[in-house]
Amino acid sequence: MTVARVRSGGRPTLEEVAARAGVGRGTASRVINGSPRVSAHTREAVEAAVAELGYVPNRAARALAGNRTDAIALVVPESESRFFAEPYFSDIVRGVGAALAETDMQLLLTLAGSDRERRRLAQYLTAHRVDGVLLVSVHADDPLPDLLEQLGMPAVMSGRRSASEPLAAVDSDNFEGARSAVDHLISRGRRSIATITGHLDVYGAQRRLDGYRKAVASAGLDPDERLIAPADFTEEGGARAMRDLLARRPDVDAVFAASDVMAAGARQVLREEGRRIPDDVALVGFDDSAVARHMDPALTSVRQPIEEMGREMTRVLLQEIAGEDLERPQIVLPTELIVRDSS
Amino acid sequence: MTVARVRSGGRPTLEEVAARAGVGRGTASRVINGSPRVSAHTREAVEAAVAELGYVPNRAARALAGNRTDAIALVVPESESRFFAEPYFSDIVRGVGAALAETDMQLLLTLAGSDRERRRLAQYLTAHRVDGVLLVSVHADDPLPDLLEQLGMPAVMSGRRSASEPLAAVDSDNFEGARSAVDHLISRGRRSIATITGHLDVYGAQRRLDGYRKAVASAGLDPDERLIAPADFTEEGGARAMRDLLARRPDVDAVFAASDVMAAGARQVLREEGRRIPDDVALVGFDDSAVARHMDPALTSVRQPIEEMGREMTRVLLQEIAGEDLERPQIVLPTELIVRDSS
DNA sequence: GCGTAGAGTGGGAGCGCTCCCAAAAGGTAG
DNA sequence: CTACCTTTTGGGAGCGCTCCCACTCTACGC
Repeated sequence: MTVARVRSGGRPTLEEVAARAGVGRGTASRVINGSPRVSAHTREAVEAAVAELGYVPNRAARALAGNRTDAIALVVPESESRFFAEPYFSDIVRGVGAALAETDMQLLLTLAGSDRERRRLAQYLTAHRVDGVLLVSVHADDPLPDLLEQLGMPAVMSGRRSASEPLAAVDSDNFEGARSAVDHLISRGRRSIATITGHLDVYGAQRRLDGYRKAVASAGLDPDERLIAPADFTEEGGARAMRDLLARRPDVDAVFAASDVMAAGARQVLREEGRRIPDDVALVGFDDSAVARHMDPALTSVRQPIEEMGREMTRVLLQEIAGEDLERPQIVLPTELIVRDSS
Repeated sequence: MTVARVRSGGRPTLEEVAARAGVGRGTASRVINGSPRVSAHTREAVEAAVAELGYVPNRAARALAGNRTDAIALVVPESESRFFAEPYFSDIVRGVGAALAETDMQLLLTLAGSDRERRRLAQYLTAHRVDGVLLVSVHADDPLPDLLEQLGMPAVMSGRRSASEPLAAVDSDNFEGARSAVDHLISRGRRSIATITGHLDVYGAQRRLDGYRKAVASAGLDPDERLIAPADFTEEGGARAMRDLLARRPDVDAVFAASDVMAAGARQVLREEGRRIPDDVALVGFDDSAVARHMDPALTSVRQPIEEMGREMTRVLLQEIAGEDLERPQIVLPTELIVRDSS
């Protein structure tokens, strides 16, 4: 892997490569950057010199001269523990990494939780330290998307804040995911199907509720509002919601929770109340996280294609950076229902 | 053409800041970089100009001129799913981010799983694209640590490969963690305590086994080798090991698994065999992951201070970059036993 | 009063690249 | 063979910063 090279001074420069190939600096640069305006003969000579010297372009010099950085930032709201929970973060990163592997773009990780960090972030972007931005888990009142739009900075977000975004967005199909989960419960013969929702100012949570409603309506079931319990994506919230549901509608025979963690909370309450899962009450979650796989009984859950979302976001961002203007694509990726013992 | 540039758009430069403050470029630079050789009066003038113009230094120019990048790389072996599993990855990142928040260092995320990527990585490092490297989850036969040592690149690893490393390393106290877990089982009156180990060519796994042995010996218990079942950190491996244990020593009344995931596999088998947890067999895991919290019964587990490890690694790396030579500190952070229902 | 040591300051000389213009080389038609 | 295009090529001019040398200006000693 490492060629022992006796060089007088540090890393070779473009100038040295050019000299070795017997061409000018400009020509060498053209070859390195794949310009077509170079004769085949010259190209070969330069490529040989590059190989012999083990030349690697200096990023800083390139960035300074070319006014670009060959780097994108992944902005992570560290305050939001939900995002950091398995499997979201690692899967997104994996997808982004996969999409970036083909290019020589660098991935900058930016934790922007506190105000202080958001201020720093704004500076980063303004100072053009990156060519593009990947925004994940954006809050409804997050100013960042608009700021980026204003600055004309290429950016893609995952998880929309509303139906119409100023930025390109990649999301999973929350509506269909929820609907498929409830359809599944219906096909199992359940009739009194409740749902535990997430914060409804999160667009995805709203869409999951919409999907639930749609499935219930399509099946001609009773659309009782008492079967809808709002919660906040936490385990405690899920437990509380489950208690409310049991109090209001003791005949409930199935629950669709908008996250696995809330389902875990619900399961706890159901068990305390002596309801068997799935015999008395069937339970379905959302996310297909480790929690679902290791719950007892194993939890049926809606899987989101997180890694693919990361890949897709990156793909769109790279296109935007390349200047292929695709006026804010809003991409929606399909979910998959993973059926386990709880339903 | 020597006409002073009148820049209407774009970011302000140092030159412009200097002009505005009525000083030379060199002096302005000194203020920006906190040099003490500037009079208070001048400093104030420059700082005012910086504030008025909203000046942010250009990283590329700084890197090019100063021969440093103000960036460190976090090298992640993406192939190893164990690392990507919760909570390791996100917690490390959180810790690193926290330590970096004080500085204006950037964090570069590098997925180096495949050979192709490792080659690229070597180039990155050789081309001095970063000032330092954070290495996590290093394999026993990983060449990277030695390569970095050779190149004289500041680097810190988490999780050692052996007792003596060429690089600074930060690790959790696997030995004491394991010992405390087994001590706990002993204090609960267990006498036939088995262990399910991870791959023993992983240093941490070996240390956990050592801790187990030490605790067993200290308590004067029977050090039966049949109570030691080697596995591989996977759920299936844990299940297989548990089956072996039950076959060899049906009287086993406690199991210390070297990871929560393996404990989950063991739990499955115990349940199948009709052994109650913790009544018949007490179970303890390692990692304190989501799996542990959501297992039924909730799993007693050894918590590693992952986030703190990330913070500590970064702290050490920054010192190394700053040139404070602390000859390869080997830092070991304490673990904590989280007692739950399974023991 | 003259010298001398700092402290404080200005700006030239790059860092290694891309951009772009002008010159050289090669082709073609008349 | 000449005029005129069309590639192909070389290299100057920066990009915005840090480093460092030389210079100015003070304060102090004798």
